[in-house]
Amino acid sequence: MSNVFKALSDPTRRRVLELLRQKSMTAGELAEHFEFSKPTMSAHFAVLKVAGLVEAEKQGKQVIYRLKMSVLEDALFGFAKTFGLSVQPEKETKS
Amino acid sequence: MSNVFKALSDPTRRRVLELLRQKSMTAGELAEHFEFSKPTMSAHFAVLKVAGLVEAEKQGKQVIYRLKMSVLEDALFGFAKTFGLSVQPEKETKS
DNA sequence: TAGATTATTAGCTAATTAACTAATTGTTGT
DNA sequence: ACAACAATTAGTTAATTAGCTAATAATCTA
Repeated sequence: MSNVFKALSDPTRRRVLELLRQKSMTAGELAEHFEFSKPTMSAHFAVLKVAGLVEAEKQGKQVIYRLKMSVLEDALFGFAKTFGLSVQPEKETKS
Repeated sequence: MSNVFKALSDPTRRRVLELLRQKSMTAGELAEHFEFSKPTMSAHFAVLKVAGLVEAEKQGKQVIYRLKMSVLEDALFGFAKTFGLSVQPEKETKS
């Protein structure tokens, strides 16, 4: 739980999660969206991985990162429940 | 937003919020629930205050802390929305 | 006014964080 | 085998964090 909130406490990492929500991406592809050095971004990815919020799959020389939505959901849910709040998938909006 | 998640990333502070959810309390009353020194607890309160999650009211020599539930709710909501999740007050359970 | 009480501030330490550059690892293509 | 590429690790730095004790501030009460 602490690891999840720690991970979410940095805006860069929150943005990474948002990007991954759109689609899974390689480390390099993700890094292109930011001005930080690649090693710095790699460290951010590691924090997200420790928190369980993303998973990494090596494909050739690249590493594909995927958002683990259920972990994010469960973490928010578990915390929110303590405060009498519920977290649920939003109702669909018409496209 | 970062300040809120930063505040929530520490288990002691999360516990403080839970306690305040039951009822508002003075700094000393809160501190009794923990083994840390009072200055350490005071620092935790300050972090929560900066995040806007609690408010402090001085009453005589004591300081009463109150949970600002709406701030917590809005922060979770704002974040969750980005990921297609909704946060709402839970349905009442029968007492 | 002096003492007791409540809480915070000051000042310290050890550990962690977020950033960088340089070096390394692992994989692909020639 | 070697060069190029993708990503991470190593090593450094400055800033922040979470804990402590001691000191201070503010308020009450005898």
